[in-house]
Amino acid sequence: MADISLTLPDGNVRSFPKGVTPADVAAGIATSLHKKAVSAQVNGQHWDLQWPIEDDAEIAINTMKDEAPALELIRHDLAHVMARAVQEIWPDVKVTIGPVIENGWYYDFDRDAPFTPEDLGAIEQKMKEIINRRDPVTTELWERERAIKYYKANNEPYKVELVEAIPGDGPVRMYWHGHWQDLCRGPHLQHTGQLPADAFKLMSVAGAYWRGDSDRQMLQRIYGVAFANREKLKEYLTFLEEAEKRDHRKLGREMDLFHMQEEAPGQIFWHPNGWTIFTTLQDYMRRQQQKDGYVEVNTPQVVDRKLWEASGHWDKYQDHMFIVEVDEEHAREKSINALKPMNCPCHVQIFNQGLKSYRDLPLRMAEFGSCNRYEPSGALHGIMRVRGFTQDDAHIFCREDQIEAETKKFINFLSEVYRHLGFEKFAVKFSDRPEKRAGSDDVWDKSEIALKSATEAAGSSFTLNPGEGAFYGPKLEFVLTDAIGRDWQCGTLQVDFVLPERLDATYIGEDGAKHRPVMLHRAALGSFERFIGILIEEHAGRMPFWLAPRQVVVASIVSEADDYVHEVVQKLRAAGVRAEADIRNEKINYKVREHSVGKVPVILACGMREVEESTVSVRRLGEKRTSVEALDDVIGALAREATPPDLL
RNA sequence: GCUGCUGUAGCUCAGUGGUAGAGCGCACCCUUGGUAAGGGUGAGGUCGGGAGUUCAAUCCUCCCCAGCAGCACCA
Repeated sequence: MADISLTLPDGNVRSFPKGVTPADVAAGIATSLHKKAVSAQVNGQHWDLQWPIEDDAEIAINTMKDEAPALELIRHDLAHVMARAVQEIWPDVKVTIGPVIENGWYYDFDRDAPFTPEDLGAIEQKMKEIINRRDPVTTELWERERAIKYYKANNEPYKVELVEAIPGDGPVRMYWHGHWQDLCRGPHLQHTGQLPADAFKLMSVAGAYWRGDSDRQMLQRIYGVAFANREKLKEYLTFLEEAEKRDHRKLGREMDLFHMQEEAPGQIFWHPNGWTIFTTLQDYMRRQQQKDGYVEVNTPQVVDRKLWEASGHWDKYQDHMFIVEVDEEHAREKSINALKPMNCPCHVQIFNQGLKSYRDLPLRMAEFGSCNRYEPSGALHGIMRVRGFTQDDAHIFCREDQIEAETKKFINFLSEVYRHLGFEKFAVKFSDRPEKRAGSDDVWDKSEIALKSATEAAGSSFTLNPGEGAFYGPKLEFVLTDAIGRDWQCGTLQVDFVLPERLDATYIGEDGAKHRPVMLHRAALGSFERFIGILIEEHAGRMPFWLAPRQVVVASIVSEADDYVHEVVQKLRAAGVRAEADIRNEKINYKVREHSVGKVPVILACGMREVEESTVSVRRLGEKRTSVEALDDVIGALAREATPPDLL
């Protein structure tokens, strides 16, 4: 048999028989390495120690010290071990899939009775037992007919379906952890004893649809987290605890920003503090847009269904619209309207008034559009996903050859806004044509290429989000994460050749003929509600000074200082600082604590010393240190700090 | 919408088949205190809503509503 040459990480080239496994290679280097080995990189590909190597390659043996592959293996093997534990305890449970995810894994099971928290404890115990058995992991390639027959015999219908769904007709890979079998791409560890029995934890169980399809069987998904060692796991659990304190729903209550109640699910009662953030942010956005050449408009809340039918939204989204029926006595028929779920069709109506010239393009039409959508109950989440919200929406009507420049302009616009608000980094995703869509494939080709190349030209890197575009066009999504790492789409830019057609938008070109404009849908924040939720969690309630609802509390230490406190508050307000007096009959300790909990950035304390010297004692949120400074200096400094970043 | 869990005072939570309790907050009184909780007194709840079982339901059963986690959805 011919030999192959394997290049080791140190550059040495060694010759091995064709079909050698990394396990053999490791054993050839050192027994200790073989023992410690968990997997290999073969030409950069993550490779099971048991898989044969058929050609010349570069090879490196992974041990637990190689963090990325090690974590991948730990989590993946734990998924198998968990499924095995479940079937050892409840042999009737059917297994499905169990992939690795961020921080851990999940596995979906079909079982009639729900898993209880006690069950999770039992499963965890069983997993530890299995790990201690140090069962070998073995693998074989099987012809798919054999695999299907095997799974049918074992009454595992989901596995049968999975095998049948694997493209091609080549063999499928089978794995065994001891006697327990699973269909799996691999790679896996050498034996279960390589798993850290003290560095994983089963977190929760929840429903999940088989194959992600809401028309199919609901399975039970058990989530687990796992790390390289116990300390890392502990760190992660501590992080989760800390993140819980940053939850915008909790902080919204503690900072008295807003509340929600049963009578208006998915809608927000903004309190004075929260509304201050909202309007401050809105004022800021208005200035930014004005600077970037937008015009601002406002459009109706209740609009006849005819318009939504024309735009195509009625067809696709009527179940998610708030319907308003008006039954007038003298009307020939009942009029059916919908609360505006989005602004685009209304903006086209404004565009369509009068004749537009090519000289009017690009026309950037903005609206702080109040929208209502009847979102499914399970989708609601604090103020991040609501039924009543306000978009910082705009539609740019332009020619095809202006798409690139407008895309660049918007990406720059959004980047500056995000930077001002404390987000230096954000993820960009490119979503292309969905299965259900309007418009011909030609138009989609054109839109996708236009948006993609414009984004690349703007120097933005993005990840692909296949099939996730809007029904009328591809979209760019700007994604931020909340305290516990959940992703939220905030900004967006969408290219649309479809709506202008459906709603018959035209402009007169240089040639004197009518042309279709392209419509770019865009939002930087997305919705004020969601963005404020993200802002709260990002800053853990400690908003940038210019956005803080109560920027300064002036607190008296003794009541003889009350008049002075009022004077200081008045001067701060005159200088444009949001200040409040606290002259309650309470100790300064008490006041400091209360306003610290309320995340007020600056507390100015005044006793008789300050009154006599025209000073204030300045205390910053989170600092123990205080400093006594001249009142006029403090007012000047705070006034500067209160200035929004675009006005500095 | 689906699966599971939860719903008791403004908040955090205890509790019981015989019409409810704590701490914080709130009100009033005392206290004028120098940077994260001074003391006292008091008010405050149809135990998410409806129906059923029972002599009796906040507690058991069913339906509904809302919230939480995940899934699906997100124009």
